[in-house]
Amino acid sequence: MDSPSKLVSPKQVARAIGVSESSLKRWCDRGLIKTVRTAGGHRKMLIGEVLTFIRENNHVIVSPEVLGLPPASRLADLGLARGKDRLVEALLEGNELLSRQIVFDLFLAKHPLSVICDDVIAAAFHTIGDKWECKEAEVYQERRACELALKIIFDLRRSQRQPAGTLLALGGTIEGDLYTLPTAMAELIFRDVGYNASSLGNSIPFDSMTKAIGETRPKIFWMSVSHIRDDIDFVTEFAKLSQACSMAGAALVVGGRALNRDLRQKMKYAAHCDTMQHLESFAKSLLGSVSTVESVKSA
Amino acid sequence: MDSPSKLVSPKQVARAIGVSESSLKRWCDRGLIKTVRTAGGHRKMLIGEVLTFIRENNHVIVSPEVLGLPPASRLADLGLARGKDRLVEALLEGNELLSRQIVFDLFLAKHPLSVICDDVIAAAFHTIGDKWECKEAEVYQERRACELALKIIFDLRRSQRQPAGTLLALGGTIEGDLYTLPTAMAELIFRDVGYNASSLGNSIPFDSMTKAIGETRPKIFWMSVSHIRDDIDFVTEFAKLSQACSMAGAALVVGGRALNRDLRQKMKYAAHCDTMQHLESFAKSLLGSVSTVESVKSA
DNA sequence: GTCGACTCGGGTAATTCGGGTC
DNA sequence: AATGTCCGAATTACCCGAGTCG
Repeated sequence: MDSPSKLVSPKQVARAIGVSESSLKRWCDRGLIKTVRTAGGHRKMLIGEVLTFIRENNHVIVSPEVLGLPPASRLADLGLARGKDRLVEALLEGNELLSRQIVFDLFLAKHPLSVICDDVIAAAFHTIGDKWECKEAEVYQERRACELALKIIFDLRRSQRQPAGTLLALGGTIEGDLYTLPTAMAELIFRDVGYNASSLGNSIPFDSMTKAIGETRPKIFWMSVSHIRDDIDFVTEFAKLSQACSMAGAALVVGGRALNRDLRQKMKYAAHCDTMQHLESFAKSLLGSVSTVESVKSA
Repeated sequence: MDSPSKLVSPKQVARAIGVSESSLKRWCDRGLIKTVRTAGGHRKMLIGEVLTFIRENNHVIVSPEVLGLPPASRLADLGLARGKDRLVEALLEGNELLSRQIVFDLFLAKHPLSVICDDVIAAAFHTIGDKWECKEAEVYQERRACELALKIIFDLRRSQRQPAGTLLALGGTIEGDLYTLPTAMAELIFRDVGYNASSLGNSIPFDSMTKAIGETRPKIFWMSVSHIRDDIDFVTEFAKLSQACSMAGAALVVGGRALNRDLRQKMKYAAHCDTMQHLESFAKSLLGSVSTVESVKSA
């Protein structure tokens, strides 16, 4: 019923953003929203395309439910800092609907995904972590918050346009590292930039990462490191992975709070990113250089 | 197996491109798709013709795998078994779109979610586990498959109606247990039955579970146990949790492959479920007894 | 021959088209 | 220039009894 690549009709979209049907049809005809036609000439739109349009044109979603989206609060953009505070509260009390609303409101207010990831979601979890240390939050609250955040990130992912490019990005966390959010966010960011990104998930042994790189030949391989079992093992294993990446022509990008300066000095990689905004910049820069190569090729 | 001269039915094609069956029949009758007729007058189309039509009309293939299915997936269990095999293949190669569509197709074919969870998703992971033991599958393939499955389960969850009831169900896995799928599926099943279920996620310490039960007062608490660090500790901690549940009036339901007979004899709980179908039955039975109470109240 | 699932054909209600006008 | 409203014609979705398929 609600399959991810669902097609929506002009009426649905018009109702969702509160404009007349004919305006929407005109926008379609002007190419502002990518549309497909049925054999009988009826317009159909992909949800991801519609959301991109809505965001780019500062529209407000009045009736999100017709698009299968969470109900928006329809309030003005509260700002990132305030959004983060409200998100902390919503996550701690396990309020899924509210959490999703907060994030989606910011998303529709044209804040870049990378900024939302850094300044809202990641920031919220820093605060939750602090509260946990001060015994103001329970473990189950933090874990439940992770579950909720993951669901929201996947929802954001759903509302992106389908990756058309053939540029593959792959990544995950090493064995023993169970932090799901960073790699889920990384996947989101890469997709936003235009990569066909797919996360391998958590706790991938180094040698299996190498196999993955050899078998899928990505342009980028990301690695989120929030926890390291043994520093020495890590460095030697990492060196092998780094080698494999350069052999396969994959750019290796690393991040995560476990990578301190000492450790980084012993590692060889294409980029180190502290935030999703860094990651986005890096991904874009690489995209630029590749696409120029491509255009030269096709010329 | 996927020869271009294979014949498909109107229903299959309609589903594949996401339009109604009658629209498709009209297009056939207008000559937009070349069709042949059986002796009894039933329309049949060549896959090649269908693909040409789709391309010429800029249609989006919503469910491509339908065109790869045998013309007759008549028997329900045959469909499920075949679905599982196809899902294994799709998951192993990391094909997200195809995996999702296989599951959604079964869902749209009105198979109960519990059956899809047991006989398709869980079964697929058993097969993948076997392949991994035989060195036919890599670790990263298994991990990536988990990521994909989780996304699909969340997608199914999205297409459920919002839980209206106030009946709370809560659950998760114990510390050290990192299997995300069982608890995600449990949440899905409880929601399907009508509970307001929310998963706490993985690796929740026993005492935090107890806190969660005390603070949220669920009617049901589920616990998926796929991995146990220490049997003795587990039994003693579990006893405390069980006590807390009965104090709070929560039904404790357990499951997971780590719970062997010996262990279960030392545990006290409301129900032990091997499958999601068991879980569903249990949830329904409890719902029945509760709802009669509710209806008496409201009367 | 039975049986369940599927399909046919036709009818109806709802939606969408394109265009014209405000 | 852009939007909202109205219109007849065309298209689509949903429904159902009878017939077909395997």
